[in-house]
Parts: sequence; structure tokens; C-alpha cells
Amino acid sequence: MRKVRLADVAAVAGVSMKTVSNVVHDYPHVTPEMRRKVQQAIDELGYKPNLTARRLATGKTGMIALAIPEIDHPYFSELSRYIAEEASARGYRVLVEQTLSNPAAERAVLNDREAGVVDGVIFHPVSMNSMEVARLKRDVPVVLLGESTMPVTADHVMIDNVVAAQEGVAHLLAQGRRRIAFLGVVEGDVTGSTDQRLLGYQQGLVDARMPLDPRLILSVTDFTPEESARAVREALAAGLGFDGLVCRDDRFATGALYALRTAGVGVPEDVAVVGWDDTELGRWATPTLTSIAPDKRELAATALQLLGERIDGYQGIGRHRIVSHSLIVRESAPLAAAVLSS
Amino acid sequence: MRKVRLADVAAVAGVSMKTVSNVVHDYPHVTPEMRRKVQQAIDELGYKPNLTARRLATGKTGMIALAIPEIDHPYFSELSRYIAEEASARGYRVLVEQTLSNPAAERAVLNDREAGVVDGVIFHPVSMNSMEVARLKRDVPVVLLGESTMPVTADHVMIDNVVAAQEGVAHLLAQGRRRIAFLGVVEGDVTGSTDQRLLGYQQGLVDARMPLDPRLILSVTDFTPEESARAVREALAAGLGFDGLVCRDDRFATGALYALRTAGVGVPEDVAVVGWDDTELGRWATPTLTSIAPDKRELAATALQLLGERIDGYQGIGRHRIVSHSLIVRESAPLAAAVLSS
DNA sequence: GACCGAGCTTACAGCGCTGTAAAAAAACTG
DNA sequence: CAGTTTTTTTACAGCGCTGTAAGCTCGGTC
Repeated sequence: MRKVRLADVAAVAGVSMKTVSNVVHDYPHVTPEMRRKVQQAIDELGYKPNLTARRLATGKTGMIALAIPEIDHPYFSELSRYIAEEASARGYRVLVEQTLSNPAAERAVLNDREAGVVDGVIFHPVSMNSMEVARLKRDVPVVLLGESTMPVTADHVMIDNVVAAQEGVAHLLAQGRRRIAFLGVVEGDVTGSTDQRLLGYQQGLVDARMPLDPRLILSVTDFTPEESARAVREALAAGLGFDGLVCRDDRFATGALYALRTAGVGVPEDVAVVGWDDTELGRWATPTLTSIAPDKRELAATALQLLGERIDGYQGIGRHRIVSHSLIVRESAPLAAAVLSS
Repeated sequence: MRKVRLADVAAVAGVSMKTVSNVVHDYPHVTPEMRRKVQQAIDELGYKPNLTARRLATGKTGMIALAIPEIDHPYFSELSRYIAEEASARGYRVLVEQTLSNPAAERAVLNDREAGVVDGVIFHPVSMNSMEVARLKRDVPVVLLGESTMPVTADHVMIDNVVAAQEGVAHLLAQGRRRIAFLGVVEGDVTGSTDQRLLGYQQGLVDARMPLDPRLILSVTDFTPEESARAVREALAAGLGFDGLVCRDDRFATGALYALRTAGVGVPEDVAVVGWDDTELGRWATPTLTSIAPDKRELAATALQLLGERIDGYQGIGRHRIVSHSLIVRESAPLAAAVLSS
């Protein structure tokens, strides 16, 4: 059984192809009788428009790519969900491109070898710094996500990481914590993605006239809970005293909670922990994790808004949008009152 | 600056379009000199082949859709990752279609209104039963995932849920647990997706000549940790005694751990808990979660294998493949020896 | 040296749809 | 009712690429 084409429907209905096309698209100027005749032929033949052909003719694909490091990391999977929902609401489908933090894969996202796949790209780089991103000029509109500084030439959506980290630190200080550590700086991280958060952490301490102790900045070799657990375990073993911990993300916090628990350190009694991203991982951790929560829905909506404008032809300079965040207080770092009363 | 087309390259290189096409595709019978000339023209003009046009000409899109209920559920996001990797290894890109468990959205996956978007679909239905799936006949090849029974007409990949659940129960019995509960049957779940697991749970008890107590089967109203926590909390409040718990997935187990902890019930001392899916959520839970682990990589590889064969024209009857699973033992339900020694 | 076949290259007709411009039909108008 | 305007329908040229079949080269053969 051969594929049914627009021309077949036209032949059966005894009208031109264009009229069939008009019916398919609900074009207003079609007489009811025509519409009926055509619709009947469509139903009879089981006609389904071929999107590839439509795309070739119109030059629009109705698809956007979402390029993220790893889809199974809670922050990215939750973000994907919102992006998918927002995209769907705007009539786009989402092609997920997993870069696995691989520089070559990331470069390929911007420097793509082929055209006509998607109308735009939402890209969260991790292995490229701002200059590299700026250098690769791409034909298709791009909106960047992520914490690191991005070229002024490109659209970019993020939360105010410095302020958020300051708030995290302030929250711990308000509980009377005095030795607050930061976990973790990732070795070889070229994006400076953690820098903003680290900066905010330091700023938060300075604001409160607290000393900065470089030993309180824990570093890790990669982005895994295993590594963060290792870093915390070693810090404890080395006798590093701390009563508060701000983590660069919930996965790090999760590893930290594990290390603290197995070392017999109480959370929040001995150490209060603040995570970042407010993922499901933290919502059900033990203790449940206080976390800095980017407004993911707003992030997704903003990214799609900017991308949509670019797709529609906006040519201006890069827009940099800050979306809101909040501190979700849970057990790992409760409100001051809760600690006092315990 | 206009788009560069194959014809433009051909004109600059002074050859035919087809020769350029042959160079782009690394077709062997092209003389080195031609290849050089053409390549130079390609580089000079910055030519990028238009995939939409290629797709129209070849009739292949090189894309597959992955239709899952919710991308941010750990099991699905982890599965997505493997599917994406396997697909990428086979030269396919993945279009993620989130059905949100919505019957209309699921029906749309099979009954699609348009052609030429993807070459095949990997679909994990949750709101359709076997008969409905069978009824909707689709033009594009489909491979089904998921625990429920599926029509013999379609390809289907799953683990042996009955055996896996039996093993979970056996593991608990080996520790001396005698009152083992099952969490949870989802009200209004038409797929029977949980049925296999429940069946295995019952079979496991029967195998050991243990009594079946219907009160030990906890039901929930939806697929959230909140709901499972509620169900466990109420069971405890109602005085339901149990010392083992098999959960239909890690998210339920996560909610259960929370409810048990807040009720002061020790895990694993008082109740040993087995989850399902072996997600990151359980790997870092407190206590770390013993879980039934489908081999997700094998699942993804098998699904893509079957789908690839269908795309390549295989027309035979539905294949039903069982992929392997294992029980990952962690703290929430340790080995018998570990319990005895504690 | 005419002929042959293998190796390269080319011309061109689609793939299925939409945009444009023009034709045809219908609806007004005075 | 001829002339004008408006609405509806049509014909057809692309969109950019690939497959096919035919044409051209050129070294090897007898």
C-alpha cells in the first residue's frame, strides 16, 4: 500500500492540490462544500501530511534542540521537562542532544555540520568558556543556559548565582554557623560555572565580616556524588572543622550527606547543608535537603521566549536574562528558630 | 548572505551536483583531484548539507521518537540516556515525546497525524492497555517498553517482573523477614503494569509457603513519593505490622523510607525495604536502597536492535524480548549475614 | 589501431509540499 | 445587466537533495 500524497487526495476529491492543502491548514477562504468533499477524500484515503516535505517547502522545522551535558542528572532532566512543556505549548518539538560534557560534542552543537534539522538551539555548555562560545558562530539561533559568564553577543538565561550563594551563606550564618565550607570546585572546570557560586559564598562571608579560610573550599575532580563524598570524607579525616556546607549542586550535597552520615556527623546538628537546584534527589534525602531553587519553569519559559524571538527574526545584540530563585528550607539546614528549639 | 546550496558548490567547483553529493558522502569512486576541487569549494563557501532536503529525497529521517510518561522521573531519565547513547551509536537522533501519562497524548503517539517525522518509535505506554495498543495501527515501526502485557503483534522489551519480584521477596525472607508488604498498587492503573510485580511478590510468598495477607498490599492513588509516604504512614498508623517491604519502584521506596524514618521505624532493623529500577535516587538514599535493577543498557540496546530491524523492513510477527535484571543489595535490605552480625 | 569494459561523471526527474500569481467564480453596483 | 470588486480555486515553480540511467574517459587487448 503506497503512501497517500496530497496529489492523490486532490485527484479523488476532484480539486487542486492547493485546495487540499488549504483544507489541511484550515485556511479560512474555502467553501463548506469544498471542505466537505476534501475532508471526505482525506478520511477515505487516510491521508497524513508529510512533515519533511512541508519543512522543505516552508524552511521551518518546528523543532528545537536542547543540548545538555547529561540527561539523567536530576537538574537537567527536570529542566528538560519544563523545556519540553514550554516548547510543546509553543508548537515546537524537542530534540535532545546529549553532549556528555565532551568538548568535541559541544563544539559540534554550535558548529554544526548540517542545516535544516532544527530552527533553534537551547544550549547549556560546560566544557567551553565564553570566548570559545563567542568564536563559534552558528547559523541557527541559540540561547545559552548556565552559570558561567557568556559572550555579550549571545542570548543567555541564568539565575543570579552570586546573590543566591550569598543567601545560602546568610541562611547558615543566621543559625549561628561560623565555619562554613564550600563544596566543590571542580578541577579542570574551564567554564567558571562554579566560580559565580564560589564568589557569592565568599561575598556572603565577607558581608558578615567572617574570615575566609581557603581550606574550607573543597575541590573535587569530577561532577559525581562519589567524588563529593570522597572530598568530604577526606576533609573530615584531615580534621577540617566546619559546621556549615554550601554545595554547588544537589548531587554534590547528596554525596556530602552520605559522607557525613557514614562518618557519624549529624546533619543539621553538627553540620548544616545547603544544596543547589532543588531536585527530587534532595527533596527525599535524609535529612531532606535545604536547597537553592532556580525557578526552572521561568528559566524554560524565558529561554523559549528569547529563542522564539530569534527564530522570528530578531537580530539584535545578546539579551542576558536573570530569572528568579529562592531558598527552599528543609531539614538539612532549617530555619534558625527550628534549630534553637531543638 | 544566502544559504549555500549543493548547486552553488557544484558551480564553483565546476562539476555536477551529483559529484559534490558523492564527495559529501565519501562515495569511493571519485578521483582525488575531483575530491580536492570539490572539498575546496565546500570549505570556501561554508556549505552545509540541508538535512530536510536529504530526508525528503531519501525518505529516511534518521530520527526516532522516544515516548515516555515523564522525562524527569529517574528511571525514565536514566533510560533516556542509554537510549540516546545507543541511538547515537547507530546514527539516529532522538526526539523525546513526553506523554505525561495522558491517554490522548499516548494515543497520538501511535495514531499520529503526520508522517515523515521519525523512522520509528520506542514507546512506554502507561494509560493504554494491551488491547488499545493493538487496535491502533501505526505506519511507523514501534517497539514497546514496559511491564504490562503487550499485544503479540508488536515488538516488546521488558524484564521478567514476576521472577524479579520473587527474588526480592526471597531476599527478604532469607533475612528472616516474615511479614512482607507490597507497595503499591496504583488505583485506576489500567495497564496492569504493577500486576506482574505484585504477582511475583505473591508467588514469592507462596513459594516459601507463607500466608498471603491482603492487608499487606498497600495501594496508592498516583505515582508520587508523596503518595507512597502517605500510604506507608497510614499503614503504620493503622497498626499494620510488617518487617519487609517490596516497592514497585524507587520513587515509592523513597517515599516509604521517608515515612518510616519520620515514624521512627528503623530501616533495615525494623523494616527491610527493596526498591525497583536502581536509580540514583536510591543509590544515595538513607539508608542506601536495595533495588531490583533492570539492565537498562541492555534494554536500550535491545529496543534499538528490534526497532532497527523493523526500520530495515522486517515485517514478521511481534518479538518479545526479556532482558536481564539483578538485585543490587545495599543497606535498606542487606544480605542475611549482615543483618545477623549487626 | 579499433574495440572493450571498468571507472568516473553527468543530466535530470523526482521526493511531497507550499507560495505566488493569475484565472475563475461569485457577489455587488448603479 | 455590463462592469467592477471580492472571494475562491488553480497551475506551477520551486524548496535542496539523491537515485537512476546514460555518457564519457582511458588504459588494456588482440
